[in-house]
Amino acid sequence: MIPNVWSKGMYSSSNFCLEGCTAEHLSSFQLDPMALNSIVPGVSISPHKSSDSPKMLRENAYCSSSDPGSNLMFSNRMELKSTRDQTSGRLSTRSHPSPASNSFCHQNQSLNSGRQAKRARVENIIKCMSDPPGVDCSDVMTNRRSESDAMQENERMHELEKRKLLLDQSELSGFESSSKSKSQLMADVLKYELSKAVSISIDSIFQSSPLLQMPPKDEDSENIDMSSLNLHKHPLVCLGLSCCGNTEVQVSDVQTEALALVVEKPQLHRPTPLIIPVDKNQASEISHNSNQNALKCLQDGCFEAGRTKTLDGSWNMLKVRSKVNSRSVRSPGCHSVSVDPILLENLHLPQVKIESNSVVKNNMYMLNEGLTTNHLKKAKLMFFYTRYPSSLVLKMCFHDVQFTRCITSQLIKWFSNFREFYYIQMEKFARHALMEGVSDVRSLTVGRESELFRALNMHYNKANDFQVPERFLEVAEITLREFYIAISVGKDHDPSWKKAIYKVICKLDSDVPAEFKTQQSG
DNA sequence: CGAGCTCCTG
DNA sequence: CAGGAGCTCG
Repeated sequence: MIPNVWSKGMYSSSNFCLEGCTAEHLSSFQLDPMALNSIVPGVSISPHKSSDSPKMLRENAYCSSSDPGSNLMFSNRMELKSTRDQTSGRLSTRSHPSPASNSFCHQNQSLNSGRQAKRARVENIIKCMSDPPGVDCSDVMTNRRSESDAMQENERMHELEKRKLLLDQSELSGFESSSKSKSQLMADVLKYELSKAVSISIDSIFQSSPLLQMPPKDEDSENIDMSSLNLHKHPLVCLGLSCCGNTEVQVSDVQTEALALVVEKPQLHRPTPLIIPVDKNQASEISHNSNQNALKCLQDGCFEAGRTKTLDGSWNMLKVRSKVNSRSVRSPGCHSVSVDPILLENLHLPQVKIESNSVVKNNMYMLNEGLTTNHLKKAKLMFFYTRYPSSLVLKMCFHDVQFTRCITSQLIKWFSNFREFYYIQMEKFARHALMEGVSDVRSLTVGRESELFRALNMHYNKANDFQVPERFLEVAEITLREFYIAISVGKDHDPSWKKAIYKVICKLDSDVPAEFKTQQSG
């Protein structure tokens, strides 16, 4: 039977080796158990218990040093992912199986050889991080680490920890050591930070990936494609990737994304750094992971055109805002992240707040200058009354906006787009009615339950928090019938056949309610 | 000539 | 939804 690699102890870094494994097992990664305990809160390293159930024993076998190469079974999947990403070019780090690794694998055809190779590769990675540049990392791949080696590595880690403390203290006290020794000290500490970051990032990924926590149902789980886990979408993984300084970290054959992530600009005096992706879409996605309070804050700032406000609507606005501000309204050369500052406050991401602070200020300024998603939402609701608003009406309804030629044309463009969608829907449903064999134009009606109205309402009133005026239904019905008649008599052969319809519809505009003219919409 | 509109495209 | 081309109109 193929081992169940998704069972407990395999999908969490804290489990896959820390739980049920001894410190000796940990040493095979050259990570100091003590250091791990201090790095990963809540993770405890408990000694192997002989009283464990047979099941546990079997699972523990995967991280037992007596079974070389098997204690990082998850790296099997990681390899798949890593190889895949080589073609996509998504990652800066790549898999570079060493010659030593290849020859080793070819010499042994047994199952154990594969496991040993994987174990060796993992060991190699860790060693590459802790050893000085220039050391041939492939050496360790075929040599089983001895007990004394492991102990030496532990001592080395402790020594690095001391150096780090020393560095911290020297910085705090303003002590100026020689640049050479200090840089050497920093280099060592950086490497140490790398090894810490590995455990943190892996742990973070595995803990936050629900898919990974789903127990397998059968042996086929062995063949699960790692790409389906979307690890690259992990909030940590998708952040900026680059190696620290000039220290090129050779990471071979293992899930590399998380590793590369954490080595971005290591900061000696801070916890694991997080650099927010300065991409508007990603920002939105990250915001979506935030807590409800953040959304509540947005909600409170919403334009209240109807009777109610909904969470959904608020969120929608956030997502659209980046687009609204991204074009003509925005100052040239300004690349801001359109994330609500209040939202950022509620994200509890201190580093994120720091990174985007200036950007937020900039964005706030522009929100006051240009059109916001609230304006867009308001414009859409206005469309229920007027399809062809005059400039005067626009100025009255958007009096909180400084009207420039650019703003005016953007508002006009919005309504032009609204009309476009409106007429496209009308033509579509009119043709559909003809296809269905509708012969009497009077049977064409537009009610609130009709498909046509649902489509329109979804477009202009997505949150469905606005009571669409009855008049709009009437106008929609008239428009539908106009299209139906025109098409049925073959007017649609004329390239400008819609103009006559437009001429009719533009006369059916209503007055925009006073609330639209008095309400602040930004 | 500029404003406003439609149509097409991304 | 925005940009751009092309058109109409005052």
